[in-house]
Parts: sequence; C-alpha cells; structure tokens
Amino acid sequence: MSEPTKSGTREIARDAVRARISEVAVDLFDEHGFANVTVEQIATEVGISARSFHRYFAVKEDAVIAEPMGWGVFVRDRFAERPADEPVWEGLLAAYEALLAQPDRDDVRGKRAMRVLGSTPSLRARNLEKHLLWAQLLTPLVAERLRGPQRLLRAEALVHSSLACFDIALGNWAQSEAAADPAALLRTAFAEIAAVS
Amino acid sequence: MSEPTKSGTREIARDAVRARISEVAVDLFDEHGFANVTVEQIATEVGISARSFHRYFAVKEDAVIAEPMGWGVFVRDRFAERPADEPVWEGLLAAYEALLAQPDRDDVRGKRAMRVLGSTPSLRARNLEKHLLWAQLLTPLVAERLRGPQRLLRAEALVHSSLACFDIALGNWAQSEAAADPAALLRTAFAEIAAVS
DNA sequence: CCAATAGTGTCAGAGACTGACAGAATTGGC
DNA sequence: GCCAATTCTGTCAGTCTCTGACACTATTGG
Repeated sequence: MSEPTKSGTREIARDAVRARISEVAVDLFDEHGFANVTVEQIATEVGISARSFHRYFAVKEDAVIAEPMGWGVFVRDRFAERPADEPVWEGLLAAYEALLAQPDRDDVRGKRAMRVLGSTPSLRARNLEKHLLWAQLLTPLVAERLRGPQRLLRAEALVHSSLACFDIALGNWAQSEAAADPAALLRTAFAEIAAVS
Repeated sequence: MSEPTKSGTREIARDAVRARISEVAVDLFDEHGFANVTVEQIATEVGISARSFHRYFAVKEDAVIAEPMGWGVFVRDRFAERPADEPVWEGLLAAYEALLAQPDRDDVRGKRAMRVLGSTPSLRARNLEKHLLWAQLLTPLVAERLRGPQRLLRAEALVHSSLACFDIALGNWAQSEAAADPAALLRTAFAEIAAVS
C-alpha cells in the first residue's frame, strides 16, 4: 500500500520540517488571525524561504490541515477490519473512535489547530475538502455492504453524514474549555443520527 | 425579514448584471477549466472592468456559486413553517424539497454549474462554505425542537448530515446523463440515513 | 433642473502561488 | 573517503487574485 520507503532518512527529515512549519503557522494564525499572517512571515520564522514553504504546502491553508491522506487511510483500514455483518453506522463509528484513540495525537496542539480552523471560513472549507478525500476512500467499502438499488448514492449519504458528525464532534471539543472527551461527543453525534426515525 | 426594497429598479439591474456575469463565467469555466480563465477575461467578455467583477462577486469562485445566502434563508423559512411536532428529519427533507421545487430553477444551467463545481477543488470548497452558512441558519431552529442534553451538538449533527445528503443528491443528479429527478435522489439519500438503526 | 446616491473605470499595490535555474546538501555505491 | 546522481534550496521574475483610493458618470427623487 505505502511507498517503497525509498531511503527513510530523507522522508523523516521532510516530515519533521513539515511538522515544524505547521507548528509555527498555527501559532501565528492563532495569535494574529489567518488573514493577517503572510506566508513570508511564517517562512522567516521557520528559517526558510517563502518558496520553500510552498514546496511543503501547496496552499497556505494546508499548513493547518496538514496530513491530508494518511489518517484517511487509517480510518478506511479500521473500517475494513470490521465484521461484514456489523451495521455500517456502527462500523464507521468504531473506525473514527480508533482514530481518536491513536496514542500519538497531541491534544493540546490538536485543539489549538482545531480552534484556528474553526475561526476562518476558508480553512473550514479546506478541511471539508480533506474529508471529501476520506469519503472517496470509504464510500466503496460502504457500498459493498449495502443491498438494493442506488448503492453508491446511499453509501455516499452514509459516509458524508458520518464525516459531518466527526467534524462536529471535534469542533465542539475544540471549543469546550473543559477537558471533554472527544470520543464521547462523537458517540453522541452518531447516536443522534441513529435515532432519526 | 427582507430589505426595504429601496428603489426596486436599481436592485433589478444589479441582479441582472450579476446573473449575466455568472452565465458567462460558467460557460468559460466549463469550456477551458476554472484555473485557465482569468477574471479579466470574464469581465471583458461581459463588457465591464475586472474591478467591477469584484464588486459583484467577492471572489472568482462566487461567480459559480452565486447566491450565497438567499436560498439558505429560503430553506430556513420553509423549515420554520413546518409543524413543531413533525420529526426534524422529515421537516428538513421537506424544506430542501421546497427549494428544488422552486419554479425559476433553470435545470440546464444549474446542471452545468454543478458540473463545473464538481470539477474544481477550490470551487467545491467554496460551495461547502456556503453550506456552512446555511447550517448556521438552520441549527438554532433544529435545536429548539430537540429535548435532552447536548442539544446544540445534536442539532449540528442533524443539520450537517442533511446538508451532506442535499449535496450528494445534487452531485449525483448533475453527473447523471439522463433527466433524473433530483428530488427523488434527495429522498433516497434521506431515507438511507433514516434507516440507520 | 439639482442635489444626493450609487455604479464605474483607472491606477497602484499587497499577497499567494509557479516556473526556471544555479548552487548546496545528501545519498548510494565504489 | 570520494564521486556521481539525486534531491533540496534560495533567488528571481512573473502571473493572477483581490483591495483601497480617487475621480467621473449615471440614476434617482424631489
């Protein structure tokens, strides 16, 4: 599935720089607002040129969103492991829960990023776009488990609704002052949809 | 709710120009691709300056999305008219159906716009942003009709899921060659969510 | 006909992003 | 350790989107 891991070290260095840029960018955005920080400022702070910034992130927004595909693959794989006879909605919930349970998630930084993300429309939009990619990974698997006509349309409805719930749960978690449990919020959102009669 | 309709004629002229720009823009985007058409080209074709283009549309993308708030208000108002004891999900479906039933919807042009829209990431993102605005209008009304804890979170889950269904239905409709009924696709998507147990 | 109001083009400028290119660093084999 | 291939990197030049300022024209309402 993943690349041949050509020579390891290079990839590692690249990821580290990428992470550093993201860190600096989120800090600056949080303090001054997304629109009031230029790419040049971020680059200077990190110690690289503006041109190099764009070699790591296609657009300014991506410095906050970062990781576009990797976690999507993770969620898809978790979903794929679920028993075939399990209701789809439960399987999706379990897959997202697995993501939230990842040990290397930095909650403090994650929360800060989510806060910045929620404060700027163009960032939110870009984030939703990322979820569109996730949806493309999940939809085929979900469609497989459905019966009857219009399988693709119905699968898309399920997947996108689940992503909406995921988004909302994380958004609410980021806004909450107290140390709420994102997984609990996620379950609440999922349960609400399941209760639609 | 609506503006005092200051002097009518001016508003009418403005809307007409706006519609004309949008028409030209969608045509050009459809033919050459969104990124390959400059604002200047659109403006020249319409017979105005590039500066004036931006007086009608804040950003290039909006020439395709057009109407950012108006229809959102329409949907909200339709939902508000629904009986208070009706299940929320049914009320939302009815509100979107009312939008699709609007007599002045130009299906041919609408389909073209949706096609362009689906082909360019930045356009998709902007479209999602529009839906974020719709969600802000609908969420308070939905929250009002819910009981129990976490009303806001649960309302957001419902509203965003419904918007996802709306998006998917229109997206599938735009892609379909045959003259499918968007309302039927919408009902299918909504039914799928309602069937989650 | 005359103000007040609204719309327009032109100009200047900031900022995001891209392609080209030359120089520096890193890698893998020898 | 050394050399060639590969992979960064910064610099430069340029395009495009979007904004503010200003002067000018058109429309409106009295």
